Amino acid sequence: MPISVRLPDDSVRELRDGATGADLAQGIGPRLLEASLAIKVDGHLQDLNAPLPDGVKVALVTSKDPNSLEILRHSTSHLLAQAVKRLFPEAKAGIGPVIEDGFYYDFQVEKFFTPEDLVAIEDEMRKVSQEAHAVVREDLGRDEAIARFQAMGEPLKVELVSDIPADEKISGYRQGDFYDLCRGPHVPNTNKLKAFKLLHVAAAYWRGNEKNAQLCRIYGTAFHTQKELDEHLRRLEEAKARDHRKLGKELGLFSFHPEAPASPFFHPKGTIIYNLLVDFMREHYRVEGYSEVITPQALDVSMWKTSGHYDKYKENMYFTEVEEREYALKPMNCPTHCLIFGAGKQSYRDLPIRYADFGRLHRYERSGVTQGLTRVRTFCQDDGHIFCAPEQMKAEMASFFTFIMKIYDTFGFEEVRVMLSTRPEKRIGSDDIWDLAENALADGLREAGIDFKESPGDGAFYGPKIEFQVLDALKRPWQLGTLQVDYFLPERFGLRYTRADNTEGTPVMLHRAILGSLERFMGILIEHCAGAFPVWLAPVQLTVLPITDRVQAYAAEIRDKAQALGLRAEIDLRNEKVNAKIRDAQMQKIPYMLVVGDREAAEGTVSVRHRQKGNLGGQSLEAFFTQVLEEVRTRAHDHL
RNA sequence: GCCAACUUAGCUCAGUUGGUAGAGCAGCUGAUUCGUAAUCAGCAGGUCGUAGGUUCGAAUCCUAUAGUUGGCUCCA
Repeated sequence: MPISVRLPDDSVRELRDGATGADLAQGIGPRLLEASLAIKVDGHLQDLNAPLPDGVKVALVTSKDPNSLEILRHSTSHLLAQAVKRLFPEAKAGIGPVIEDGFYYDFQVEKFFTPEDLVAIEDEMRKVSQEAHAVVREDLGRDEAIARFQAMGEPLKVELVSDIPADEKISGYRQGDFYDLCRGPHVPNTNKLKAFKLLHVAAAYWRGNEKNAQLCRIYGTAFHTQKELDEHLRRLEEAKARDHRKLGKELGLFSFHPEAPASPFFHPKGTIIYNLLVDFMREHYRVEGYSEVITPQALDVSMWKTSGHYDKYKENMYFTEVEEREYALKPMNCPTHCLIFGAGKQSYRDLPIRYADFGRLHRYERSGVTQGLTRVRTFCQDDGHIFCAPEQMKAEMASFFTFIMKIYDTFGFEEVRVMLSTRPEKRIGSDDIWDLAENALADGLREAGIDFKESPGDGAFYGPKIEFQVLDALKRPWQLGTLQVDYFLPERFGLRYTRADNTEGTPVMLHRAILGSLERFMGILIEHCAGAFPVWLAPVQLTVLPITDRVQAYAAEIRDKAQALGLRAEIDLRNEKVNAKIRDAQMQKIPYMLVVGDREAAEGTVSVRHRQKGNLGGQSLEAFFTQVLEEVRTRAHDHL
């Protein structure tokens, strides 16, 4: 009995019974067969060599299909495992999934792989690829699979298979001397795998559990063509060049010292940016109806017991003792804001009350988790807490959404992803209140027409949270802002307000931040703009470059005028050629360089050079200043 | 916290099997006065992360410790 399948163009093809995707591709043309990696059957990916059922819709998957890269990478991870088993037969294979931008494979080994091992493994992978092994699916019963992996000396695989219900079929793949547990699908032959690279080794806990043994993980990536691979490696280099730790040092923004691990020291230039960010937020707070407050750094532990931090957050806090009283440095501002709210009698007429706080926070982070400015032990949030009546919550959420988007837009973060993180295991309060809080956030998002994904179990101990992620110039996601609903803290601190009918109510507390932490935000911003800050944030906005000593006085006059206008201006009086001065200014990413020589001095003009646009030619001082001041006023950002 | 790697001049990095440190840039001094990404010359600069140990002798080998990096686990 022949079978028939329907192609994407709705044409129908007759095939012999038992025909595979490969047969189909061959029938259409040998070039298509060559280009095909898998096949979609009624929308589901399948191996090219699997028999096709009758009457299905099929689509051959070539490198043009977005799913094909995943298949390619998955197959490459098997190729990696095969090569490792050849060179290191004693290595026990763990798992080898596809991840964003590549894949990894975990191995249990006596001695961790070295970079030299990686080179050898990669060479072996190339060999296996050239040997052109067919990749063949071999399904087994569960017990059969356990027996096989036991015989192969793969205890980790045995463990994985043992967790699968006894009656389930186990799918696996064979390529030459290598067999692996896998759902598939895979490319039909190892010779399809040509453009790959192993990137680095790292440790990873078996099954992601800290209590388990650590395996040696090899990270790699693969692409359809060498050209795409090279392009990807180039992007990695580009990301490295933008690393905020590197740029922070080169641009003189901040430094780190062993005296205070994971705690940034902001130098004058970094402090300028830091303060400008705070000013920027303050300016919006005035419009949005926030009142700034200042609260203490060290507070009695009794307060942290009331707030629940002592129970649920203790391992992240710093403690100190004075006069036999125990204090903790604040890891968050919220309890202090509750104390301020509770200090007076509040009426419904006063609500919502919005407190903003740029207080310094300290959180003890385990030594291995800190990273540059993005994960530090002391930082400052653009923190705010809104106390409102339950019926005001929706409106507060809606106006916060507009607020946050406006801020992100200023920095050129055009794409924003939103996550809803729900109740974690470690939490305070009853489940019905959590239901209430989670629903409030989800409804708020839906009403605002904001798409979001759920992230179960990732909420704060006192409430669920909405997290706002932005994509930077290299399309990397970063978490910045947050909005959290909290019914518990107001309750625990006994906060009340008087309603219009003279009864008492408990306010709802919204925790919110937009930049997240100033430290992390600065780190992300540095990487986003590659250190070339928008003019309003640039620590030095312009530098005057006199060509000869004869025009030093004129150059100084320009610098003084710029400073009088409130611009951050410098002058380069070094005995250097103008080329050298330009080079240094470029490396410092100073937005504007004003080259002045005898000609400019005579005409009373400046020759303007922009760090990205290059030489803009002569301009009158007035025209130049007007334009730069406008750029600063509007907080313009470069479209990169 | 765990695993691995790294730590040499202000910065970026050399330093071969252990034989008492080297370059470029930056800095200082001098010469040069120059039109859009590095002018030339000279000088100065380091108890090789820290503390122990092995050795006739340690930047190099061993141990401990601190910090950083890549991951894991956690997280703004």
